[in-house]
Amino acid sequence: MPPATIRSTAKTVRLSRPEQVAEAIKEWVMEQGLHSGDRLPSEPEMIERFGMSKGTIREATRILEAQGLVRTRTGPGGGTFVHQMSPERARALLSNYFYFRDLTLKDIYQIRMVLEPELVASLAGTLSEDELSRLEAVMATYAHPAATAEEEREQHIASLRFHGLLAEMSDNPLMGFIIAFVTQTLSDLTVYRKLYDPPNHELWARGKAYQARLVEALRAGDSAQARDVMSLHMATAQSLMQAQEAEVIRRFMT
Amino acid sequence: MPPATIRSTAKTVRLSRPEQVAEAIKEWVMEQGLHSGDRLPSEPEMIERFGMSKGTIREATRILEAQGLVRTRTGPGGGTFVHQMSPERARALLSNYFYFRDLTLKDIYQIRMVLEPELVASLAGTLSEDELSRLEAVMATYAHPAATAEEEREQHIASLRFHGLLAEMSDNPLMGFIIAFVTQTLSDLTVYRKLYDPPNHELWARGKAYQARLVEALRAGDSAQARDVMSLHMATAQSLMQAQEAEVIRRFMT
DNA sequence: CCCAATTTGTTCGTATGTATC
DNA sequence: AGATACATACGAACAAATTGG
Repeated sequence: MPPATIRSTAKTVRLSRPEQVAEAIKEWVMEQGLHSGDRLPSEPEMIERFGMSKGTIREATRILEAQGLVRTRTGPGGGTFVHQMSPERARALLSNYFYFRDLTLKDIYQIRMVLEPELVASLAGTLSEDELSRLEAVMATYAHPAATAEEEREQHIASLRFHGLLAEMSDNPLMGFIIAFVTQTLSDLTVYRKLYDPPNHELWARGKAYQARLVEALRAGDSAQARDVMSLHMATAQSLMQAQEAEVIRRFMT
Repeated sequence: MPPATIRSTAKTVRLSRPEQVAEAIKEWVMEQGLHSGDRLPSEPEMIERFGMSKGTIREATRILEAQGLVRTRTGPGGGTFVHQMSPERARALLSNYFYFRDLTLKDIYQIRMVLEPELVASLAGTLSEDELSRLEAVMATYAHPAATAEEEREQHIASLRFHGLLAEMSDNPLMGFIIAFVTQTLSDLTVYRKLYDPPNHELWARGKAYQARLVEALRAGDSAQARDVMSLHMATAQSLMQAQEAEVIRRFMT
């Protein structure tokens, strides 16, 4: 029997047996058109079907589980089940990719600058009063200036949470995911590089004002206004964040 | 010993032991600041360090491998190594997320419409003659109208490959990844739904013309022109693709 | 070309944990 | 509470791949 291979972009890669089995199971699931919650064959059945040992089957299951495709439960009625990946898990898997590629504020804001105005333009007039008040509830958490550095950090994260919330409200799953991911990445970067540290009163005040005007435009269903306000919000946030970054670097150097 | 838990957004999740071990290894790698290519402890060392059986350690390794974080090699000098995930792998992992969330042409083009013009605007004047001719080489593969449905499909994919190539040339890794992913998703969708089937001469002719003008603008370093051409390209592509979609649905219904 | 050393890869038997009825 | 059905975990042995002599 020739070694199983898969044609990738350039060279042939030899797959280990658990990987082969995981691939085979994945294809089988797609062929069967199984949906989230559907049960896969039990371990003994898999062992028989693939002619592999328990250990190998288990490793294959771990692979699928790590990719967020299945979940396992013990006990009677338990087994391995097709699973719909959560957005959180998808974001976590993708951040692994960017772990070694260090993103800059410029990279992040180049995306935000064009995507977020588009998002709110399509959101205007479609949000329920409940959704709008959830946005306002987040804004309320940074209604007053922070007293401590700790609080400063929390407010910074909360103001990004505002954008993550907007992203979740999109009826475009692609748009929603991308913006939520970018927002989270920015949040992680801010915390990691302590970009909240020299408290930036201007960033706080202007951001708050823009967000208030934005919610107003969303409630009024004024799409053009929402887009414009978000554009201004992003532009000022970018320049203030980059100034902040320069300040942190300056303080680090001296 | 209490079961190990992790606080997530809502409820506590019980982690299996291999998952715990995988998490522990991941954290250890980050703490040590290991880079791509660095070697992790061998299986026997892991067994001792975590006090777990070989099978459990191996399952943990499979989890990290499935997430694209490590690779393993057999033989002397072999072992488990920190690995920098390839863009292809990252895209594959992310497509799993969108497998159950069916994206529409509208969703995809809403993103392309704003991101791709921004991409080419920042690319104008930065590309080498070599890169420009690689773009032209792709364009050459669909210089003549397709004769068969097979060829039609190949040309459709190649014209999306043109955009994937542009994405790879971005010096913004986030922008590059997102556009490459969206492009590939559109390519998969086109093939899966056979959107190339009733040959669309207008889509082919106009797309080709726009791409030629685009390369010209990129070579001239005319950023504004590149942005405008891409905007027009995206707008016409969207409307023609959606007409195509309607046609395919119509033919399917009758 | 083969052989030996090293390291991961695979198997099988057994025992344990866990959830359902 | 006890039986059942399922995944989970362990340990020892063996197999395969890779490197260097």
